[in-house]
Amino acid sequence: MPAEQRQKQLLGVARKLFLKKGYRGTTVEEIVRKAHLTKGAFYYHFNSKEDILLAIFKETSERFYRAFEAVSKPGARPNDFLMTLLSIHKASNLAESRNMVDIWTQGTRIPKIHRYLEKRHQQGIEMFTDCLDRSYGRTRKERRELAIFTFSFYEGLAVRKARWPKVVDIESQLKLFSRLVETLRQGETAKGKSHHN
Amino acid sequence: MPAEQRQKQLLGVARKLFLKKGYRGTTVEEIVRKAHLTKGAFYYHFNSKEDILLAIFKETSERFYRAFEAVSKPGARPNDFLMTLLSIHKASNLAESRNMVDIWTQGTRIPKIHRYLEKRHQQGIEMFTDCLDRSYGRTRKERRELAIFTFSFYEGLAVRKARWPKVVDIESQLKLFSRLVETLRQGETAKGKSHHN
DNA sequence: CTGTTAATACCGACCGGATGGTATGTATAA
DNA sequence: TTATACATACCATCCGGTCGGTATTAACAG
Repeated sequence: MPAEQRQKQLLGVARKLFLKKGYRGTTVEEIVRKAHLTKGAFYYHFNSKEDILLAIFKETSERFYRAFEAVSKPGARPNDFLMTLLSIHKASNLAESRNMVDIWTQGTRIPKIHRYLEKRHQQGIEMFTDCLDRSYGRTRKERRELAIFTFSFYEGLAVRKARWPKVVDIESQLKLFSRLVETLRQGETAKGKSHHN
Repeated sequence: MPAEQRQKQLLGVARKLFLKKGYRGTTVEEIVRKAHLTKGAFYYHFNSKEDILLAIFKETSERFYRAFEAVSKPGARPNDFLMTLLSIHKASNLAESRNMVDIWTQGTRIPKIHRYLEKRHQQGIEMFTDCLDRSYGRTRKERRELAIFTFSFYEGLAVRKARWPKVVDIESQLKLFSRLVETLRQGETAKGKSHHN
């Protein structure tokens, strides 16, 4: 009944429906029906359908960002970031959703949301780059390239897993990624073996 | 005026519009307007809007598949496949389109299209795996994992490039990918240096 | 304690524009 | 005359958003 609580409830319901049926595939009518309310209530709490989408994006994006901050300690490894991305991905119920990408696309079509996400994305990359252990690349440019590589791979893995769940095995892919990336390390051959685990 | 020609024309127009504005963002009315026709004509040549989407998918998918066949020679390298994927991607005008993923998602929602694409996707992976040079992995399982890795990275790269064009530099990412993957090769250290370029 | 006012939270009928699809008619060519 | 390749008008439905109204509660005045 209090506004804040209702908004959270509606956010939760909308989020579930969007993930299940996509943004356009979900009607405002459905959202309020599932929340045992009516459209009047919805438009009392939100200005538009896009508005609630933005709210959902901010929520999720913030979750990613905070988790990212937690891993961002000096000497971090690409694998740490990738695993963080994947764990948040899973915890946010994005994992089972084939519509995740659809919602993302819808989001980036809306200027306000697009700007917000771009900013967050940039911050993520820079944070990643700055914390990455020096042994993964001599120059900052090299390490930044590796950051983007990791992000790209995460995204591709997520998209592919959502689309063909049976084909992709996340665990194996993670191992392969780790194995490949670890070969980048220089001057760590001596102490390297005792370095991970 | 002849049916076959008209269908190709409509396919071309629809394809452009879908890439520009997304599937749902494009109306049948727009398609026929741009082709200087009317809806009557459209529904004479196609059964539905989904029908023309399926046709477009088959067209594109076939292009990918044939290009893949061309690269699939024994001893192939992951980089060859990745470059092929990216070149077709570009040649099919997917590169500039932020809606590519949207269309894909829309496509996989339609059972008929989903089945078709899944089959093609599987074939691609198996073909890739079978041709991959033995030095990239001892067991077939290992090489298959690498194939999926390559596919995933391609997809992630494409998605990311479409979304944040300024951030992602395809060339650098390709180089990094190549460098990483080449470290997998075993027993090629002696003659390895003269092997690529 | 009572009456008035006002803000909050919500209902439900309705609007209006968009849009996929259809039905009917028609010009042209074989 | 018959099939092809369209045009035109129209339908049915969906859906985001609006708007007038209302129940509830709280604050405050008399």
